[in-house]
Amino acid sequence: MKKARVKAVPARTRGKRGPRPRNSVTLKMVAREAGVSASTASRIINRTVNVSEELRLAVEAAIAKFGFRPNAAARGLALGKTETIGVISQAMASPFYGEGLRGIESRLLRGGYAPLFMSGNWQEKEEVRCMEELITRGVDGIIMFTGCMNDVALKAYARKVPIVVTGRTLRARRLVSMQVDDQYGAMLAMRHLLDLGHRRIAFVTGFENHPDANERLVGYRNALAAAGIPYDPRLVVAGDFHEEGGMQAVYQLMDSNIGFTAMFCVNDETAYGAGLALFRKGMRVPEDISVVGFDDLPASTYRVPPLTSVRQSVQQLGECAAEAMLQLLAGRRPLIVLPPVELVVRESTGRAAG
Amino acid sequence: MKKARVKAVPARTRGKRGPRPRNSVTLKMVAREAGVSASTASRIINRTVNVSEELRLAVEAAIAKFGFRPNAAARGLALGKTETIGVISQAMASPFYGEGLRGIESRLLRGGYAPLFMSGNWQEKEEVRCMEELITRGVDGIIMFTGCMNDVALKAYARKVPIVVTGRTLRARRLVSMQVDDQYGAMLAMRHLLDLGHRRIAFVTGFENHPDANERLVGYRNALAAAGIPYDPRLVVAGDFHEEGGMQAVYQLMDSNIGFTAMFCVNDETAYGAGLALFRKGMRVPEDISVVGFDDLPASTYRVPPLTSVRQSVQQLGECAAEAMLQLLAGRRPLIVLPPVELVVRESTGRAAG
DNA sequence: CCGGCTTTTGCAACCGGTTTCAGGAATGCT
DNA sequence: AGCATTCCTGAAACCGGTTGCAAAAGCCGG
Repeated sequence: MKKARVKAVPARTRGKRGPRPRNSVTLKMVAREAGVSASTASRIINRTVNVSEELRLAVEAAIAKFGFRPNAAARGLALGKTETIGVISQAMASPFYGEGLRGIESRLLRGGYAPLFMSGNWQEKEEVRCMEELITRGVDGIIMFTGCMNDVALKAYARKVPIVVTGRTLRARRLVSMQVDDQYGAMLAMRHLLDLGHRRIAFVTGFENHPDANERLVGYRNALAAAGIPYDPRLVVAGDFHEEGGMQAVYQLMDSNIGFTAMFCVNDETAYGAGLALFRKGMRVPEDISVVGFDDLPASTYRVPPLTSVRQSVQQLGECAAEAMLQLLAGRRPLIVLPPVELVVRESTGRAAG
Repeated sequence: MKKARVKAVPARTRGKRGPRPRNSVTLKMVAREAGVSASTASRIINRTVNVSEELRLAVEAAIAKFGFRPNAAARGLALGKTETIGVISQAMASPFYGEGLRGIESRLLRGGYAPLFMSGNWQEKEEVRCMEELITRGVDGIIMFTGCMNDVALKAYARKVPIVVTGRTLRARRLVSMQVDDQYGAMLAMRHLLDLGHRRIAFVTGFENHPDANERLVGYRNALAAAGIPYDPRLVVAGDFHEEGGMQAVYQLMDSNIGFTAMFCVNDETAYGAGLALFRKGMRVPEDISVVGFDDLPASTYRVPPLTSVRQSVQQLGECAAEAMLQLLAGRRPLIVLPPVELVVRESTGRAAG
């Protein structure tokens, strides 16, 4: 019969495999060296069942001799998982994300997983591209370290792959969200300024409708209300979460001649820009104007003057996200407590002038 | 015969596959939907041979209908490559590396590859771990964005996988190295300070024996020599490439009462620290002391005052490294020209005081 | 010394693609 | 029309692991 013939003379058993420069050591080679079958070798490596001591030693010796490392692609294919977690953040280069990524990496590695980072650059379309790419690559889960993709789309993806997302609150199966307490942080900052006697406090916000910015704005307003100070919308100006936005905000505030003695910035980078603009305008920090940031980036310690800021350890946030992902993958419902936000008082704030 | 029986009733054709929640669309499903064989579908997807228009359309329709995306692990296994480049850097969180990683990512993605980042944290042992991990994962190449692993070990790895390394000069097969012109950059910085009339210029270096630091020191000495100023070793103090080192260096310089009117720092982060320490000591920048950095990190534009620095676009360096890797993989001997270093004069430098 | 029970081990199927090989259809040439 | 080419397509081998099943081996009491 046809089949029999084919079986008898396998078509390509001896044929050279064209453009495939395989140079690596395979499990079969190890097994042959140790005088066992590939299955046994595999079982020894993964400790799936008991194997006689004798064979175990033989296989281990062979592994050491060849420096064998199992091929991840083959393993992934057979197991249906890759021990890899996709991480989507917005911008690698930013100190904020860098910190978080570092936290994610360290926790993930300890858990035996490797992170695969991709940047969305604040564009929903790019985030979708990243998602697709990561899913294609068969990652076991995806951590979205804040993103602008809408909730519905994100939930849809959660049906294909476990997801941990920071910076928003959202409930779904196989999806964990975690958000720092922005309102409370903003209130801490404001209370500090109010305690120092400031009454005219500006707030430099971020992009329109960015959830973090909005939450912090709510905290700002609540703090004012609690102190019995009326809310003046002219003191709230838009920024872009970066230095440039902070600078423009200061220029705008000064040009419109609205008096203020302190500024609360939506994040540290904005505060850096504000600091420079104030310097250009000849204002001293904190003698003339006090400045408070949010995030407490490592660089803030070394600003001139060192910046007072609301600390949310971004690195810890990253670690928590990774931890949540590990628990999710282990089939547990993650129970994560975020590190509390706290105010770090440095030298950019002082008593209100006059 | 035994074999015949097994063939007739395949052992596990109907058995459920235990812990394998496969949910993805496979090539076979697409092929069946389109009424062709898997081989044909594969050929259409990869454009490996001509296929009749009719079938092509049918397959494309099926792909669209199911939202099929080929499984990367299977592809990697069959092809012997993963379209993934491992990237080893030292610290994700650092602004310097963040910039470079961003450059690498953007170039790699345009070339159809994805980066797999891992951090070595300045420890040779960790770098080795990263290397092994990346090789296990079957990356097609590795970019080492500066590292402390010794040349010999690196060359050895180059025999297993193509490597691009920055921050050192090294020749080997399947290995490309690229290094910015540190000496020249340092000379630019020094010439600027000398032109402003400075004669007592301190140099804050990095870790002992770090090649970048040494090269920049050479530039420093050459510039002094060219200006006919004797080299005073007391003006050279060690740092750590970070803010803390810059601060300590200033304290050390001031405490030892060596007069100086300008400082050249081995990198921007060091300069930031120096700036803060000078501020604490009541010295004004640039009125009392001029400060120059190296790298021109984005944050330097927004320091108070904005920092004069030697620009080496780290992002472009990253892009170049990625470009070199792509060429290496394409089988070409990469010919890469690094962007030139240049001095960016801002407000941290001024004429030498009295 | 033998049957029943518990390991230990190997065979071969399988993961989801790619690619070789060969068969069949279509086309070219004499 | 007849035979050699060329083109298109599908069957099956293969990449390098994991694993269900069953045969083989080891252990036991009777």
